[in-house]
Amino acid sequence: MYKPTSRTMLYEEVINQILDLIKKGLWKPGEKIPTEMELAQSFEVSRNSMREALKVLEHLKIIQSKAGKGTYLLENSIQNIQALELASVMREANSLDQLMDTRLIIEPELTYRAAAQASLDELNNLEKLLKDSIEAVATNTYFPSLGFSFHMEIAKISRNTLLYKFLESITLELMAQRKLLVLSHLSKKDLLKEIEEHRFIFEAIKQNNPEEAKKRMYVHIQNAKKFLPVKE
Amino acid sequence: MYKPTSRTMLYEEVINQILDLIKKGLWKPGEKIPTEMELAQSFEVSRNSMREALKVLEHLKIIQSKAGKGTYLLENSIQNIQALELASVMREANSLDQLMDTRLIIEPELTYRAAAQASLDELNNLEKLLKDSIEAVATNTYFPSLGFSFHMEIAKISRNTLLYKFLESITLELMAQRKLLVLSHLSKKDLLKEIEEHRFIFEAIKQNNPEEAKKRMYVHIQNAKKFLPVKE
DNA sequence: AAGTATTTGTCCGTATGTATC
DNA sequence: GGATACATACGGACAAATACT
Repeated sequence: MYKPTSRTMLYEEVINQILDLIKKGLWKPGEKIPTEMELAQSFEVSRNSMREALKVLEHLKIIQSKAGKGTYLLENSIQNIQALELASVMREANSLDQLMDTRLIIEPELTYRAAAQASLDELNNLEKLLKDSIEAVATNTYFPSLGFSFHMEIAKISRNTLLYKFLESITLELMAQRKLLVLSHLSKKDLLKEIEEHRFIFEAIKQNNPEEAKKRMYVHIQNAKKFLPVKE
Repeated sequence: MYKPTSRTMLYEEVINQILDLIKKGLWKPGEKIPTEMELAQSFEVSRNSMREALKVLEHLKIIQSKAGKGTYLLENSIQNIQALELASVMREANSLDQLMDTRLIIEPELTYRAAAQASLDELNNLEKLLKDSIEAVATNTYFPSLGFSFHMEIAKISRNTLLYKFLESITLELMAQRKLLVLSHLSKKDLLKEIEEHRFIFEAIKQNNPEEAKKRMYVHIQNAKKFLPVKE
């Protein structure tokens, strides 16, 4: 027999109940909600515990408290609850499969846009990253984040900050999971092949050829998938 | 002269400082951090304010407190900080332009996958949504979220939960902004045209034609962009 | 204009439960 | 079991900001 990890703490309970109230529409955006004392009484907790819950919701931009006035639901509380749930999905250990499939959908398109609009400065940055990678492999100081930074630089050039941030989250998650993977000890030969593919993509971007750049990125990510553990 | 919007509250200050400590690597994942009392003293705040900050970080899955033991940084605190920043980017009023461009990148691919793997049940659900829309237009009870639900249903069929949630966030943001837009008072003729495009997409999915379904979704979103206010 | 009530911000003290040795 | 360290939770108090009269 084992304990259920410990009973949920009071403030977490309160948070969930309040989120439910908002999602069910009983409390509406912009409205004033009861005072700390009233809430504490109806939830049957102390004012301190109530405040812990309220401060969490305030930090999440769902409510806002003002001294002397009271506490109000923010106008976009619903969207912020949604953003919260997105972060939570992002947190839940995603399957490698789904993470890579998502990259396969996003990155080729970002590469297309990058190739269409890269400035000279941006091209130089990309090229420098390439050179750094080659040098790092030669001196055995290569580490995975170097490869990722090439991908992120392309995403940056695409100038879609939303997808940039989204891809950044995916990348970090992959790097965290990568520790356990074959990927971490690729042979020098495999690394060079990967970098060669990077150069191939870079060339298409440099030549202002979006269609070709997009295709090459697609193939590149497909190839990377081969190094992942097989599904059973 | 004006007030600086009100001085930042203590617990927010503390949160930011702690996040910095983690990002700078002074506190490492898995490590134990000082006790509430010690922290309160070094940040020069009361234990209550300290707890408010800690509870926020705990809810964000960055730290975890255990009675009798102490407070620890979670192993994946870094990724969770990242997920947090994603939520924050999502929250910041995104330009319509970027939101729609992101849909243009994601949705055609999701539609491709939906067409490739939709079950009979899933097809029936989609068809029902279509019929509901047509009826709603006929009886003048159509509202924008009906149109969005068709798109979300397709995303669901794609079975990429990560992109599904991401798209859901985008959709909510768009609906929030839509209130101010021309879109809200489309003519009946325009609405019927939109629904006709939905049917067109649906047919391709039903016929198991991923390439065609993808193309039609792309065109559909492109058309929707025409109703947006022009950039200056 | 002044004073009072309301509400959040902040702090303190204390009792209880839980884990460690 | 007993002692210690720590988080959990409660209640009381006063300050600061705002609203009301």
